[in-house]
Amino acid sequence: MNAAFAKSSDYVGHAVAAIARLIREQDLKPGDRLPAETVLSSQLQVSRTVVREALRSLAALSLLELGAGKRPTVAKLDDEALCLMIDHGVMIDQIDIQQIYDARRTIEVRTAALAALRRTDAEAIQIIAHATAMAQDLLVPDKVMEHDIAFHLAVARASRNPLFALILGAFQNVTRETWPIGWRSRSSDAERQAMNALHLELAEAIAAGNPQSAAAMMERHFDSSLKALVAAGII
Amino acid sequence: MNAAFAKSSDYVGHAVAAIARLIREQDLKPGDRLPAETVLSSQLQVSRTVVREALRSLAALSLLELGAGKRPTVAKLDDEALCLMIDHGVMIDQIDIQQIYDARRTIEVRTAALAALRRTDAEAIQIIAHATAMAQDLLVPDKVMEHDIAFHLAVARASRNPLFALILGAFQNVTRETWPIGWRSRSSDAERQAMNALHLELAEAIAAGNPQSAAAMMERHFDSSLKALVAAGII
DNA sequence: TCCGCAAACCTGTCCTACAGGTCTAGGAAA
DNA sequence: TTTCCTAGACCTGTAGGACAGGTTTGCGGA
Repeated sequence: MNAAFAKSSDYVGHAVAAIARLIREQDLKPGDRLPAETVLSSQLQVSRTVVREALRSLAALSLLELGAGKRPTVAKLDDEALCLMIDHGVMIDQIDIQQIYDARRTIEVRTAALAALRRTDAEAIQIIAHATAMAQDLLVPDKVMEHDIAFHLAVARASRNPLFALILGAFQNVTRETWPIGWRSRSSDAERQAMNALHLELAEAIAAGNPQSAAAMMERHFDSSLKALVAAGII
Repeated sequence: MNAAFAKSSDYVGHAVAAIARLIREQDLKPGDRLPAETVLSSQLQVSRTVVREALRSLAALSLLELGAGKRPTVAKLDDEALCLMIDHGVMIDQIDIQQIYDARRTIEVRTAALAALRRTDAEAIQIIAHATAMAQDLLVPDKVMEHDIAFHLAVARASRNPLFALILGAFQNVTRETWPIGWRSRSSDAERQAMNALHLELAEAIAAGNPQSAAAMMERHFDSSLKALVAAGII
């Protein structure tokens, strides 16, 4: 299927491809169990070692879930694997903070609009709750940060497009590292309260089902964050 | 670092975390070599089996590159791993085509604008070349498709944000499967020529360095594609 | 100083073994 | 008859040894 997994005499690569094909052809869904390692081993005509390494590869991408005593199980995607990838990309200077910021902005303006259109009432309440909590814990940066991150993820989930939630979730680690910089760059309490107020207005636009307003608010949020970072000389 | 890799007595998970930490703490860059498996094995106090499975996990995410006789080397991210993940998400109905379409639209409107601002002359020429080639091979759908995909990826690369190229690249496989549907849904040659004309106009807007126009063109492109698919009853 | 080669090094694969977790068939109890 | 429970079968996680063949390195010669 893919070049990197297809070098001739790359047994593990072939096994990965074969197992991925197996999932596809048998139309397996999350929770469904694959054949045992020894069975795969004899079916694919490779050692159990090779099968195990192939299974690990797929588990790393969270296509599979492995567990002692349990047969390999088809899994749902989650953002952990992607998170590791993004972190690595930043580490090796393949991606910089500004690029992540731009990607977030691009996507989050959309998730805000979609969330306004599609959020359930429960989601609206949750989003407002995070925005409110940010204002309440104004003196405890760690709490503000966690609510901020949770706020944005809640919006992403409310957009009803799991791709957005997946991608934005993958930025979490990076955000956790850069967030305090943004916080410190807002030197006065007034600025910090203004940021929180913006979150709350955004939450209310989403709750009110107003996509234009939600998108505009999200744009303003990113504009002001970016301005704060630039002012602090970070970007 | 991550929950899924931290279950106590999950040796492989610990090894993955330790190796990822190693890369981070030593600030290794693509091409740099890690210690040999046996060295890692004794440093981490686990068997070579465990080390190998950990290395495979990281290689699956393309954080590492493995090769017979070669020590593990730090790698650049590429879209293959992400591609497998997206394909799987579609397979298990976690993601549907429309959601991918919306993600693409959201991101590609941005890449079009950025490409107009940042493209090099060589990139502008290449983008125009793909658009031209689409029109030339109008009777050979496969060729049109490949140029279409290459066109969009070239725009993504010209945006100078590797995240966008990474994400859009991951949609390639899905696009290859759905593209022919869109093609067939444009029943007349006139419609198909109109689509190609739109690509060419977009390419020219990017070459002319006009971001507003490029973004608007990209929006029109997605609107008309979506309309064609809806008309065909696909979405 | 440069080149080439042999030895040292390293990975890919296979095998065996066993501890301990999980599942299931079938018997016991209600 | 149905439900519950358990013993045994099944399965994975980890360890360690072996060897083929690819890669790197440092030595010796030109």
